[in-house]
Amino acid sequence: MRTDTVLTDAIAERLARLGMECDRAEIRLERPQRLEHGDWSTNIALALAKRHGRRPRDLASQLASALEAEPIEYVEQVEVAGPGFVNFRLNAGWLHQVLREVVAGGEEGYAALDIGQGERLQIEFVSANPTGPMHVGNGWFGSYGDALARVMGRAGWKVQREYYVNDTGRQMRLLGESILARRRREAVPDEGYQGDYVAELAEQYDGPEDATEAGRFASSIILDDIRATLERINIHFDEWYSQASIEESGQVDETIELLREEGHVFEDGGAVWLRSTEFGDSRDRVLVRSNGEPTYLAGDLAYHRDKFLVRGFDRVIDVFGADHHGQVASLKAGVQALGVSPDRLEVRIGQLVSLVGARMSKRSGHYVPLSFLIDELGPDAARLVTLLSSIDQATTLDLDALTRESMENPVYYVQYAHARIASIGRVATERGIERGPVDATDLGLLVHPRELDLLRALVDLPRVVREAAVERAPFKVTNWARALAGAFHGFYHDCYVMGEDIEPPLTQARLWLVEATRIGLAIALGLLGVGAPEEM
RNA sequence: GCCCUCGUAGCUCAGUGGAUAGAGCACCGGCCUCCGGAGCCGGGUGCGCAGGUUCGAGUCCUGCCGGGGGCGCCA
Repeated sequence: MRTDTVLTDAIAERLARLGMECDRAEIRLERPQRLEHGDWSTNIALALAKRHGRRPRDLASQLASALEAEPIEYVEQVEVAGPGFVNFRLNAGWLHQVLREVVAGGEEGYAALDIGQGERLQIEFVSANPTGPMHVGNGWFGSYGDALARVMGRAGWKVQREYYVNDTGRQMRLLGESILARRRREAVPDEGYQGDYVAELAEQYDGPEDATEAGRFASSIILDDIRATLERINIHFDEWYSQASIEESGQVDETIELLREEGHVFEDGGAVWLRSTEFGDSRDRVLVRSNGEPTYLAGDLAYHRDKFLVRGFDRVIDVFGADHHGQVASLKAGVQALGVSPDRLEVRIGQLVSLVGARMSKRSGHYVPLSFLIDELGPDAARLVTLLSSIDQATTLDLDALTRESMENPVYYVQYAHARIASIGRVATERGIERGPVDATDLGLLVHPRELDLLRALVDLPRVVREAAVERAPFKVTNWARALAGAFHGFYHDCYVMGEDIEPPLTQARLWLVEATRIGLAIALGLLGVGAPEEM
């Protein structure tokens, strides 16, 4: 049984015996930031003090004595600290047990959770219009969405990655017109696309003087480029879902009809409106313009109806940039009007990324292409730039600093730890040292502070995966990986695995510690979608 | 004007009501006879401002100041 579960049981039992029964969920066990606060800590005495009209420290002392009265597995000392925390100090045995768990679980099984319970989850991200190459911002949300998909998958969701291809409507026509204008050696239309790639596409296009035709031609080439660029940073979509296919299949009309039947639609000024205010939107929205053309929202609702009611996803996460947050309320309202519970649709709004000296607008022609960033930093570092921080916070990328410091990117620090481990394996092979079975290994020899630090880091991975999944925050995995790598580098420096003064049994124990670390690093790097190299 | 979001160290960011607010970068010192120095060890007067809630606030509430975004029969 997990140590924190054992402790929670013990706390609940002692509290009940002291006449202060409480919900097990109220008992929160944490790993304190500071080692001097013990290996595990609970604030339950602080939480219960008021309810029972007691002073927190008194209650904590009473609980601590009750806990110390009978031995608990691995617990060496229980103490009251600060305003009323109860801290547990454990012997190294629990950490050795953790090492066995890591090794037993392996790359596949350790920190693989089932909190998603097999729920079918679709994550839609990037979905940039195929009207120009990927820019840094697309890569930003792409890395986030892909890492989130990996994390959710490990936490027990059945995940599908989707890219919504906006291959119809006004943008397509504008792209086509821009191509045609360039071919005629004329200026592109006011709101058209200016980049050099438009000229290149115009060179290649030898079809008829038809904007839709030219737009379709261009977008399919652009889409190939988008796909190739994303694959460079290890992003692969399961589905590229075409907006045109939704329109052509008649689903937009069907969706509007459905809404009409449910009485959520009215007509005004020749247009068809969705009564979205009834579902919390700040105003009603047009579905069909007075000229008979459906709006983007109508298509988007048909698309989401397809996700939930046709394809049957239990949950959908849309990753949008902050510049699209204005459409969230009407989308959620519409989905609700279609009879889908709104909490099944989750929209993650990522704050925009700004680059020092360059604004990233696709039409300006001054955006920074994602492929440029990948060329400069390499795929792993380019990908990890995103995964260093929450997307809830607007970030500024200093492109000069990034390229100047690319070797300082934390990804190398983590990968270097992995490469060092591989190197230990190579040296062991050269020296004819084999790792015996873990059950025949005396893990009790692992007592050096560096060794215990490493194990303490490994304990946290299941919790980190859970938090990263629940909070939709894959960057937490990055932070953990850095911490684990840090602990490993310290261990590597102070604790030789093989050497003249290292007794064979200690070598064995350390080889297993190294293997457990390798597993942890491989899991984390896999979740982040960056490589776990054997050499660098 | 209204709505959303964010202000934490020189810079980029962690910190989802708890203990002495932490990392990386940059800067200044140390450390290679042995598994890879892309490493290790040491060096810190910082939560935008003002109220409030709470035993306890960087975290929750209100107002103000500042940055970003959104408010179309555009997508």
